[in-house]
Amino acid sequence: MTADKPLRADAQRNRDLLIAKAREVFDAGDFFDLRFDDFARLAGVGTGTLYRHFPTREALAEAVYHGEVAALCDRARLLQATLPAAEALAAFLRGMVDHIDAHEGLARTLATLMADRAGALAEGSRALEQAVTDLVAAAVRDGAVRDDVDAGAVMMALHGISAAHDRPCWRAEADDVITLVLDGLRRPL
Amino acid sequence: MTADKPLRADAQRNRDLLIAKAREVFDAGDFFDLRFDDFARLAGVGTGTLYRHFPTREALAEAVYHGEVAALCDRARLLQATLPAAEALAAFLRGMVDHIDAHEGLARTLATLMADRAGALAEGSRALEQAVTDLVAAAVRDGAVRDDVDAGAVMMALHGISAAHDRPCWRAEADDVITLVLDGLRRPL
DNA sequence: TTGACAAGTGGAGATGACCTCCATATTTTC
DNA sequence: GAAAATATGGAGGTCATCTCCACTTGTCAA
Repeated sequence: MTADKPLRADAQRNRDLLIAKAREVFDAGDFFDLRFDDFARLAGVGTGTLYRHFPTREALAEAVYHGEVAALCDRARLLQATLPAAEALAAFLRGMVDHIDAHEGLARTLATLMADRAGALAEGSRALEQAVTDLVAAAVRDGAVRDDVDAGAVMMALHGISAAHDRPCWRAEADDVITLVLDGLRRPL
Repeated sequence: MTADKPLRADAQRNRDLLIAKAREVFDAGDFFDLRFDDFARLAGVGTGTLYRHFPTREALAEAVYHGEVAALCDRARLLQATLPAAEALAAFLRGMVDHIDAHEGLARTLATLMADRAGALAEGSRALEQAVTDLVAAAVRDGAVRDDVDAGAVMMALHGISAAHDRPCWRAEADDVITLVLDGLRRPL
């Protein structure tokens, strides 16, 4: 699956360039105002090149998403290594909200693009899911968190938070969801 | 906003017909394999008629969603009238999961179609939000639920549940989310 | 270096979905 | 029952998407 044949130097350069430009345009929230062909021109490549690297808008989104996930996973590992399990989990979830808040356009664009191909999202976020699962499992081992609730439920809640980015009081409600989840996790059976 | 001028009899009939057919196709999950023009033919009307009633796929989704919301709100009122507040809230949320589970294709299609125009979703689900807010408020009055968490957070969690309908263990995780929310809502000591 | 082959590029143009438009048909009104 | 108002349907224009291939660029062995 990750058996990517080594790309030729210029191809790799173009690919990176496209992803970088995509992240930029996503974050600005301008992606849907743009013809896909025009995005190619904006990135300085021909349409053929764009389509060879990313056959669809969704494929491009997936690549960007991959980068996001990798960064978040690094953060999860760092927290897990430096804090008690329960605090690490809480810090991670709170930080996730901060992150989404700071990149509203990106979050919104990714959510929109992956809405129909949610399978792709699940695919891309497998690593993130693993990170969350690890954080929860560690907290369970510490006895800080109940063991009868699947970590997948936390993923779902996060999903809801990032998918609902247009609600008027998004930030406050997102924080409340995290509060509910954390308090709900703490409560013994 | 709801100041709809009375539609001519045949127009009303066609409109209802389109919504009914849409619900059917949504639920079967076949909507995205269909050209919008072909959907018109499938429903037995011309493309012009389809476009006059519903200028976009999203507009059609919104109409279907409206019906769903109305049914759910009725259920909320019924529960609220017949059960203690906390139980009504729990029953409503659990029932919501049942409902989504029973209409997977519909939920998925609606979620996809409204992903970009989430504003429209918020618009259409105002009534649903009000119902949830009422249920929560009643439970707060009973002292069964904390008062420092906004009902919007519950909406967000529900949003996550319906948006994540492709997860392998969806049903179990959805139930867990509800558990977390309900337990989280009970006053922390 | 150089030649030769592999790999990648870009953009013109085919394709096909979306939506508009209006001559015709149906309801409603008086 | 005739005129006015309202709604219909589908032919065809428009425009974003994606394919295709003649050409350029990179790689590698000698």
